[in-house]
Amino acid sequence: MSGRPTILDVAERSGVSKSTVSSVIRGAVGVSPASQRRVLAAVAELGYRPNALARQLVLQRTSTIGVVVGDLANPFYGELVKLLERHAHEIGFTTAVSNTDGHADREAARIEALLEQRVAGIAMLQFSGDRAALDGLVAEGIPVAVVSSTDPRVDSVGVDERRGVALAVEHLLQLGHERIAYATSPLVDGRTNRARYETFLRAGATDAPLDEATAVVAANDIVAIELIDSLERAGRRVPDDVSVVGFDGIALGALSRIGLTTVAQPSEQLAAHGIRMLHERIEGAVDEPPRQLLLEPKLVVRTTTARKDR
Amino acid sequence: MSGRPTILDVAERSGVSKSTVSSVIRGAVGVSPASQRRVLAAVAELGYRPNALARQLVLQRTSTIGVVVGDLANPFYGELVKLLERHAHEIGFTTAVSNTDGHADREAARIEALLEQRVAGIAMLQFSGDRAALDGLVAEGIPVAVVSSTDPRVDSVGVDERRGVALAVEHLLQLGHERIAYATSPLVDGRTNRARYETFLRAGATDAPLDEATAVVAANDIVAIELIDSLERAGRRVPDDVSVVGFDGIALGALSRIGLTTVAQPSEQLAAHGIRMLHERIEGAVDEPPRQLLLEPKLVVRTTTARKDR
DNA sequence: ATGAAAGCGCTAACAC
DNA sequence: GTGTTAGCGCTTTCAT
Repeated sequence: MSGRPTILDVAERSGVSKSTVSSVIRGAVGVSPASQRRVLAAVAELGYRPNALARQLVLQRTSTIGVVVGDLANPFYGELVKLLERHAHEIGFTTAVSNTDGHADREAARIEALLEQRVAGIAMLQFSGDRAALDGLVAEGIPVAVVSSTDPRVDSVGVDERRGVALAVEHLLQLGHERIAYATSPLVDGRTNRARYETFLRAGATDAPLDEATAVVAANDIVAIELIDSLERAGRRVPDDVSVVGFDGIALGALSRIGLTTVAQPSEQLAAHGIRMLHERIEGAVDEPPRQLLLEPKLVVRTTTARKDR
Repeated sequence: MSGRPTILDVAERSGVSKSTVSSVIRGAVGVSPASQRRVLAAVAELGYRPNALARQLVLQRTSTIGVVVGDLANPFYGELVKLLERHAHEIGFTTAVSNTDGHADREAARIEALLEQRVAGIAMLQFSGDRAALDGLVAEGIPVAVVSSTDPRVDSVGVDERRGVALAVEHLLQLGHERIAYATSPLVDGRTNRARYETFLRAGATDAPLDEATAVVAANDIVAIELIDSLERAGRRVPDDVSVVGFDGIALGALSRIGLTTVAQPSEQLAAHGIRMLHERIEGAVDEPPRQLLLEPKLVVRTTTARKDR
């Protein structure tokens, strides 16, 4: 026995066959207490650790979930991934994380790698510009769950975008703002962006160029915070000269120095439902068409928004 | 052929043996252009995708790197993990991320799971209180690299803690501060914390209780930012009444509203060296005792520190 | 209750 | 240059 001990080493050591060892390790029934004891002893003595690779190869299914995220450095996604990992671990799954930086080619490469690893399913948090990648996954029947965004082709759990943007616009309208701008960045998921922008227009906002606006709705908190920074560096005060509302609800936004008014997403629930849905698909427990879960966003009013010309 | 096509299906389809197929897929030399062409055609037609599980089982080594992090929601680590994933992907490795929230039991459970998956190596970014886990890994000969911290038992790349803290304390001393406090949180790696605190004392700081201090050195930027927040909510102004310096250099600290004076770590280099060292161990390219790489931290002076009693 | 044997998809000698 | 074969470590019938 060179290298790590295998199930065969345990079998020899305990004087039973490897199938018996396999049974006790898997906790199968129908093993005499005597062999059970001896096997367990041998496992401990040898420091045996089951080889998940071999197990998954014969079982034809792995216990790893792929997580595809656009920008892990954005604390909203950092936290979301952290929560996803926690929930995945709870049901016995390992998490393979891929960061795409919003590039379609990287996204494709990462997904291909995950597929070669035969991940049991994939949680997509942000997409690159084109969503072609999803078609491939759907065509191959890979369980996929979109988390914190939505897509009709697969299970998804997100916040009601329209409701969220409407909340932001209404808030601004009530404060007397008329010229409102929409600010985004390349790192924001394409579809999410489009949905938010459309609703932005429908909600009654009169789309204004950034330099003429008295208020702006940002695609996410990071964009909002950076916008405030550049606005202020350019001499425009927030919220006195211009109001800003973000989207996501990152923890840092609550700092009194930032005081970001924002539309908050319930990350914990997003993660919990995302993993649950994915798990159900993986287990084949549900056979329905794609399920869309829309959670309620919440407007958190702080100090980056104020009445116009106060 | 039910389910995904295997190397055998490709072999049949192209009229060669599976070893030939294996050769062209691995890009081995000594395959006639003719078979090469036919195999490639079959691969495309069948939509064949190599099974990494099978490959890794026979090769006795995987191409996945485990990343153990304390708090992925902390943007410093979010970014670091993102960079590690990028570098790992560049050398053909997949990344399995585990978040421990600083709990020793979770850390142990995550590491155990990674080991069952037979990860090729592990990058540890933060430790729980006890560092017992590392001993196990070292004993088993698992390649490990500690990133953004240090540990004499394994390869590690971090910033010179003493130098960093000294930089912070000197800065404060020069500004006329005498009563300086050290602030930390449970999420900060134990050893890191200890090292920083010791140096803090040696650097000439007269350790003062938080409510008597005119300046404070925080264990990391998040602690610093939250501290500033609670200080200001309690009516103490920063930097007028109390100066604060952080550690890490997260992007958000540069916002003019925060303007955090901090000791910055070079994340990109940390990630690059971390993966490189780990890779070298995995490949068995280096057989030396643990290597300790100490990078230079950089004091970034912004607006949370000021002369005492100005 | 337990063991023997086949095989998951692949690589790597080793023959031809 | 190409095919045959023997495993990698495990699960799972199927006998006994």
